[in-house]
Amino acid sequence: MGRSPCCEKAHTNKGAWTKEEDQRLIAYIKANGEGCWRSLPKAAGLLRCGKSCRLRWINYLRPDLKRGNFTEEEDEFIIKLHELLGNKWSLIAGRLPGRTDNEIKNYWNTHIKRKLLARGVDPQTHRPLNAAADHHQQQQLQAPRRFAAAPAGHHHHHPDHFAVLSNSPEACSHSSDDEPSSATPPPPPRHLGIDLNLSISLAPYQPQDQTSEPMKQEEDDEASATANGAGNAAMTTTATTAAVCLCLNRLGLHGGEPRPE
DNA sequence: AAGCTGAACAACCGCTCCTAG
DNA sequence: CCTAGGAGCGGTTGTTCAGCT
Repeated sequence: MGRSPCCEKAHTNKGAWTKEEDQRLIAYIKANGEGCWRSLPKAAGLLRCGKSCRLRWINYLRPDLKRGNFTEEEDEFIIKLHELLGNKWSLIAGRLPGRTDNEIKNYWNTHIKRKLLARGVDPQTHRPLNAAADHHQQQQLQAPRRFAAAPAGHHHHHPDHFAVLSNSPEACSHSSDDEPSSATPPPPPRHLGIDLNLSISLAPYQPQDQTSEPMKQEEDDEASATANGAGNAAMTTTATTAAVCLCLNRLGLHGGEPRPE
């Protein structure tokens, strides 16, 4: 549906933020809280789009941000989470206290992808490169372009779809043959249908009923869970997830700690 | 020393989801 | 129930910086 632009572009600044703008934004949020982003710029005396303010705050100005290099543990944790969740950067970020989705996304694209490739692992499927390549070819043959043509907004936000992605780690690693949940370069349009089927058939993989909705549940409360690692319980479904849980526990400790750097 | 290239990161854009009216 | 507005997400682009030739 048509909609009005989020801001009056003609009257908004773009590009890098100045210190003064940062100060204004920080001061305003400290005084008034995050509230309504759309009206915030005006209220704060900023010539910025609300979206831009939100992004700036969340990715850069928030006081609880960690910043600095990622630790080896975080690397591995991100890889695991990506295997489970795909390009759900916000969900991944939700499990890494002090990290933002944008930061993780960038880090993934610049470091981890390469790291995995060096290991001979396909960053998209988390499978050995050869296997991934084979599967890719098969996919190309079986499902040529139709998924690529999927609506740009395939956005895995869809609950059902998400449940599939997040619930069964295996669903990811298996169905991953048709490409996991990831979706960076080749449009994630991932073969939804195929994915669904596979994940369903893999259901047995989830040992306990709790697992039927593990991540999904997290999805809801993860935001709060992240900070304290509460999301752990929900993730203890498989060996893989168990490993993740351990990581999370450890990472949780980093939360308030100054990073070594 | 200068130019080039690639990596890293900040920010923007377009889309979907959620929800209030 | 429908519509519109706001928020959030993921992909992409633009800019800066460091290393190399």
